[in-house]
Amino acid sequence: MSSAAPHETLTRSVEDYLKAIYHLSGAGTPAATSDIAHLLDLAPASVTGMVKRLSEQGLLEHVPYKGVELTPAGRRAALKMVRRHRILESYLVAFLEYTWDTVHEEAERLEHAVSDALIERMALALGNPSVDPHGDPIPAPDGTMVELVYTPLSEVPVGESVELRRVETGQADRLRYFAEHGLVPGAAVVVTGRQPFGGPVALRTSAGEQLLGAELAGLLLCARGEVR
Amino acid sequence: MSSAAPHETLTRSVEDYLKAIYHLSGAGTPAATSDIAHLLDLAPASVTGMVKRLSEQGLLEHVPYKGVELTPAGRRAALKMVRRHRILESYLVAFLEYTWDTVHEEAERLEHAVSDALIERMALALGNPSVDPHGDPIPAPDGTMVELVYTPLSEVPVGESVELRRVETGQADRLRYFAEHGLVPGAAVVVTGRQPFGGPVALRTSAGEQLLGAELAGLLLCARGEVR
DNA sequence: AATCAAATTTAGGTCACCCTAACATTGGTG
DNA sequence: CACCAATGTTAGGGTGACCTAAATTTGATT
Repeated sequence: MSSAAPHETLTRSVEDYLKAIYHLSGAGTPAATSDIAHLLDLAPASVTGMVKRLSEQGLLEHVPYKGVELTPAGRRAALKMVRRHRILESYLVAFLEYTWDTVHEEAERLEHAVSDALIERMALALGNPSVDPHGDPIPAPDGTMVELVYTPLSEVPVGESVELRRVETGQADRLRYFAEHGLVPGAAVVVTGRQPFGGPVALRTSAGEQLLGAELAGLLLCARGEVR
Repeated sequence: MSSAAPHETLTRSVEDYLKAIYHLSGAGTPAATSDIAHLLDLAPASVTGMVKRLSEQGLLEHVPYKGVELTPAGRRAALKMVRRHRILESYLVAFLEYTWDTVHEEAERLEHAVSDALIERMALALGNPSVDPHGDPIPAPDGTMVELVYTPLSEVPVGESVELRRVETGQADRLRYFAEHGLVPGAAVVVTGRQPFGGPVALRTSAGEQLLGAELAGLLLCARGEVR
């Protein structure tokens, strides 16, 4: 048999765990108990317990003391939540006056309550977008997702022109700062200088010249080469 | 002191109980345990337990073996849920291709997840409507609600012209039937005949002539006199 | 006025999910 | 290579919300 029972509806908590593990475990790197606990604001012991139950349900693979990874079933469920979240964010920004720094919280709650049908109607109203307002890719209904490889602005060579494609943070204060300085997906950016050893990056956008700390620059993912 | 702690967030269950009790207890008539249980699809014993806790919290007034009524705090919370539900239904119908027979379920889940801010944005996008697609009045953000008194179509005298204002059922099959026969809020209806002893009502709308059983006719609330 | 069925409440149990405190494992360091 | 801090797990509780089964109360009816 393939895995657990096919269509038990998942609880809110389980959905959150799966999403967290999805975000924390990249390619072969399992998610750590403490990282999951930190992300979900829970005690590590609680995570261990839940992880055990979800392993038994076939949603994830747990090697004690090593970490957790999603099974195919778990990944499918997680991607569904990611799709919901990103469609919701897109919809709220496009139609209900949300800004990209305020939308996360609302989507975080709604993603557990919406039906598949509603998500698809929102997606349709948006023209089936492939990325959300932060530039994060939106999984298709079937769970496939095209994730392009971008270069952090902190690593773009001086003198190069790039297009900002994705902003990799959920922190509202940073997002607000970026938006105020014209650093949103689609923006054209020229790197005009950089200080060594993790120093600031100097850049020019249509909004003018500015300096950006290395940490922030690392959050801005850019398309190089011929802007396709 | 007035009542319980001011702003403990209510759980989904509690919100459902308050809404149920709101709908079941009209003017001085308390809601019965078994009716609440039936509406929420729970065992009566479970209702007794929850009702006890909510009484202690000051959200409702419970006279054992007699029934339950909302306190002002409870009514405020219930009306907030009613507003959410009806704004959501209105929004989904207006902007996301829902029909009035399919929208209830979706709103039922979303009403627990949306923020006040989102509801107000939806209300704004709708032009702050005072009734939902079924003609049910929408409470204002401050909890006030104007409930007009209408006449059931089953009691409109033969020969009279009325305007259909409100359809009082949540059952999808009936709603679909009504919609197919042009019986939606705003429709002009002429009562052309009626059989005695709970017999059917004959009526004419822009969609033509039709017969309607007394039960269904009782669900259609109409404005008589000069259509204001 | 005694009885009885329906409605309600109490008693005792389960499940999901969280917690703290105590114990176990792991993988560097001195 | 033995030790230790960090990390993870087990043990034991607690809460919210539900259940079934066994009282209890009510009020309508003989």
